[in-house]
Amino acid sequence: METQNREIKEMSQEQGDSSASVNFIQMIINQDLAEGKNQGRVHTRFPPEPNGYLHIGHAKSICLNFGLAAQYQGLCNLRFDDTNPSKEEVEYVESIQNDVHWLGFDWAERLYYASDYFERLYLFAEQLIMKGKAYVCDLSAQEIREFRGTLTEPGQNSPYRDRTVEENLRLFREMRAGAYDDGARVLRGKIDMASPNLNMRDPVLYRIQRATHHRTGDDWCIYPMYDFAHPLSDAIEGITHSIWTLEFENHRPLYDWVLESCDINPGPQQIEFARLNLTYTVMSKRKLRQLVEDGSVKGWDDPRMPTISGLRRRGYTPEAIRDFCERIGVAKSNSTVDISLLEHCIREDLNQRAPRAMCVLRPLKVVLVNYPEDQVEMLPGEINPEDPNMGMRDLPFSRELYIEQEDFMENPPKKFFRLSPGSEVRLKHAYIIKCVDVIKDSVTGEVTELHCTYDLETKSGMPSSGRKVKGTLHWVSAAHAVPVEVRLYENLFLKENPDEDQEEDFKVNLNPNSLEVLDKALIEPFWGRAALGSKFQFLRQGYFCVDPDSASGRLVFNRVVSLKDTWSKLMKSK
RNA sequence: UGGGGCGUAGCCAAGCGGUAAGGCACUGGUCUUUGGAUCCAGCAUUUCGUAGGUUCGAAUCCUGCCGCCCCAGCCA
Repeated sequence: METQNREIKEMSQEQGDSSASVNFIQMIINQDLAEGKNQGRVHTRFPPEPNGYLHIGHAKSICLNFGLAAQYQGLCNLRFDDTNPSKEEVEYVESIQNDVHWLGFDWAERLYYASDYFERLYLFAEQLIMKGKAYVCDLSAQEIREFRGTLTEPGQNSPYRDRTVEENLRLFREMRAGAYDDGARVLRGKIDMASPNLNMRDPVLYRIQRATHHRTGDDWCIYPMYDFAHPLSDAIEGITHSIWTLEFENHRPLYDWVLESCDINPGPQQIEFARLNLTYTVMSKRKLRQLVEDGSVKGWDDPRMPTISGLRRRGYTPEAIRDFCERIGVAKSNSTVDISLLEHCIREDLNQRAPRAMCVLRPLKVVLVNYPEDQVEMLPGEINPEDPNMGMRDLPFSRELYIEQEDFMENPPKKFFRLSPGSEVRLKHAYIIKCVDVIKDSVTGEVTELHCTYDLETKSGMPSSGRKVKGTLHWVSAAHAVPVEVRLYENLFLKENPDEDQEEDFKVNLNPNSLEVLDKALIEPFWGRAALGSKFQFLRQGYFCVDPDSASGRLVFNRVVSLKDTWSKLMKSK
């Protein structure tokens, strides 16, 4: 037996099985399959409440649920957990579907709503009453809280706990019929007021709430609670593995109680994993909503937001997000993943796929004093060196150019491989130039223009172009470049964990420089009409994406992420 | 002071009684007309929260202790 195991291990190692490490949920499923549970089926679901926009934490759950289904040739449903009409809106159900699709997952025809089950759920509740497992309670919310006891003291039974089945049934039907005011009565499970698990102290199953539901309108004035609706919705859909986040672990006994009490056996199995946290951002819907509502960001899809729509607008790709979700793993320990892993994933993806462009963010004029006045050369440059199939584009080159302000220093420190008086650099895809004169504003002393000479012999691609210089700069031709707006983003928060100090308002840690707008940037003309959403690598700078705001005519670019930059790191460490 | 979870490098995370995978980050070096990418190397020298115990052998089993997270909504 042991030898066999070892052989299996060695075999999978020899095959270089990259998915060799199996997470604890896959372990459970493997075991279930081995035992023949669920007739070998794997059926999961992603069950958001439509009360906000999805964020990267939801992406983890989506990838997990849809991913497991795919891996085991099973199914995954999309189900809206819409049991609280006062918080839910169609706007959200639409954005959620859009985001899940965009991430690359498909629920086919299995789009469900808990509200579709309201009638069946109601019937289950009546059954519970008839079995003496549920009762109508007239205690106020306040009283229920008081009767519940505390973490260390048991609760007390409600005085309404022993109503007869007949009375309970009558009352519950009257609740449904609208005979009582909101909050006047609730239906409760009759479990155990002394349970150490507070969720088991006669939990509320139904409440009266007169609110127009986004799907059922005013058909109902009683709504099931999550703890009642969720296990039954799972059961109705034939879910085998109901995967939730850790904070629902304490609800599992109740989940199982509901199923058992409704004679559903075997029922779905609830499994809990740790939700995702990311450094330098917040993930709770409440806090994200606050940022939107008080104008700290421009909307749910602000490129600084960790929402799916924000990441999409920023320029993240579904591939990168899926890759990220795979790399972070699935476990039960609360963890905070370093944002640099997410950044790594998008760099890796875009490096392979994004066309290269030269774009000068903060222009500094360069005049090539020995270049003919009216001459324009078209110089070829590869669109993506990682993928020769993407071909070439032409770059106009002329006497007057712009380079990046920070690529010139009058008194450079050691190891500054860029332009300075008397030094030489190569202009990418073009010539080696040498700085011969520095023109300054007579009043401010600010450098306004550089005079350089170019070396005709060093034209890119020519046999004599082999001369080496330390630095290579990006540039644009003054007469040909297209003005664009560039938006640079940094982390939304200055602190790694903005939630850390519960006492202080998390917003004191907002990064005042999370957005910087550059309105004088110039891009090479070849990309001057780039399409909305298209992504580029701006040479030596980072990856950029065309923002929807470009619709007005002028191109607006979002910086997705900068390139790794050992130079600035070196400078900072000094 | 009740109950439920979790503790493996700076951050994730494998490991399931046979002698610490992998990724990110970081550090060197190679290469380079992107200070990018690539490639190579280094990165827990009895160490897995901690103290004991069982065992020929423990991150893995047992016991105590410590730390962190969740639960007292008619939210999900």
